[in-house]
Amino acid sequence: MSKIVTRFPPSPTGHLHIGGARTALFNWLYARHNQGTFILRIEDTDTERSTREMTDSILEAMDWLGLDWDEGPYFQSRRFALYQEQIEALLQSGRAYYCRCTPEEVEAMRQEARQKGEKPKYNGRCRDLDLGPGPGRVVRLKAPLSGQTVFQDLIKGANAVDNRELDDFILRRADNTPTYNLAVVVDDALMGITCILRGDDHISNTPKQVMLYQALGFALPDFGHVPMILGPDKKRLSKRHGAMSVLEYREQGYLPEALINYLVRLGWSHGDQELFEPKELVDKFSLNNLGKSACIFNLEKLDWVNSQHIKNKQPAELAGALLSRLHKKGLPEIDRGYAEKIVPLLQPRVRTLEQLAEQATFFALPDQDLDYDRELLENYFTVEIKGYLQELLAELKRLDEFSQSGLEDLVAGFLKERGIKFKLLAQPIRIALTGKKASPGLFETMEVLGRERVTNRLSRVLEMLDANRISSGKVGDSYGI
RNA sequence: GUCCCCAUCGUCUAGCCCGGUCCAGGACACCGGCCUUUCACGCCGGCGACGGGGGUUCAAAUCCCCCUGGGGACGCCA
Repeated sequence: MSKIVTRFPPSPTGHLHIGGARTALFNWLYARHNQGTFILRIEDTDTERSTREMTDSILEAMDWLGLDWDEGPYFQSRRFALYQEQIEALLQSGRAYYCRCTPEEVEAMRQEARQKGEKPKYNGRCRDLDLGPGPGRVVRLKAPLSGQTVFQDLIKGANAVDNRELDDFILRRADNTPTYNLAVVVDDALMGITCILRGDDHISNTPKQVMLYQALGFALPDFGHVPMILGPDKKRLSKRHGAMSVLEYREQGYLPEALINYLVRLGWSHGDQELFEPKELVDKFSLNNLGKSACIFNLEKLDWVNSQHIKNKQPAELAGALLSRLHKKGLPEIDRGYAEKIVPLLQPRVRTLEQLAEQATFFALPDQDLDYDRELLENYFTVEIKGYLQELLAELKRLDEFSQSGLEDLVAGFLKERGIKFKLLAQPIRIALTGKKASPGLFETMEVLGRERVTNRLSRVLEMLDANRISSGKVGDSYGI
């Protein structure tokens, strides 16, 4: 088998979105799995809408996803000479011709066809006029008028279109720039692309491209049209459906491997397996397991996949992300070692890195900045509990080994001596230490916080309660900052 | 409108190619329960689908046809 060459050809008219990322992923996987070559090509023939900014954004997204390319990025805008050459060749051989019809005239033809119940198309008025170049003139392909154009689709199987359905489409615009269909075919052929995997919204212009391959005398590559990703309303994925750009997912705290995992499972499967690491995908990927039907993007499932990948990470791998997100939230710096101890407590509890940062906030906040909700204090701290906490505080200060097991032992003894249940004290302690009703396990939280924070927070709450006489039913105006 | 593509739980899917092992399996979500110091995680259980109609066959989710439904394309965008 000859070497497989795939490509991903985004147009820099927008960010890399979910659908594009999946297409890129399939091409990348197919190339990697077969030890082939993966090429990145920027399709910027639409000089009006293409921007440098979007190119950079796309490259950044590819990079973040880990979809590395072997060649490129090539820019079509720098390859115009190549396209002109091929167009000239087509003109020479009589397979293309100049057309002087205006856009308005063509539009009228389309209207007419539509009214006759036919497919809207150019009617070939200039086809046999043998026109030469001139201002405002475009170049059209002299497409076959009868017969069928057929191709074998790697995913959907045989595909045939009656040539009467197609028209003499434009190869070169009036401003002399090549159109998409011409440029892709020339590039794919010249770059030696052996397999084109793309969204199935392209399936209906594949016959046009096949005609071009034939007119140009190039060998046909394999085509594979992957089903589209739809929004929850079954419409084409768009901004209405929330985040579109891959970079927005990064922003929201998704791991690149999780996004990849989720995306690949949209249309592809490997038995009942749900979770994959990128390396594993390269190994297991095959076109045979690709589905044919469109699928709907489901954020809940992505969240779950992300949570699973978060759980499987080494804490050290997540610490950096935690640090930078905390920093972005304007929280004071904490050291890396501390962050690495916080992470494992939160790993099973978060679905995104953003949630990781949110839930880590109480760890990072200086003791005196921890805010307490007035109602929590009112509801959870009775005089009795306050008393116990005073006593516990004293013991905590004296504890030799301030570790999870040391703490557990200490508290167990404390409870036993007084004949009370842990349930009585757990929530009050939790609230005092974290300011919240939900947190990781108390003993592990205490160990990570360390003696100083634990005792500070406890005494601060006790003082606040005293100052405001909350436990006796009288309350002050504010607690904490 | 015309052409093309597609069709298993709400969603992602296994099974379909090579008909019987499928009164259809897994996952997300949802609902119960267990675990438990809270919240999660985890574990156990539940709900839930072969779009409809015709064939072919002893037998169809699996093969064929029609219908319906959904999507896409019909650009001097890509």
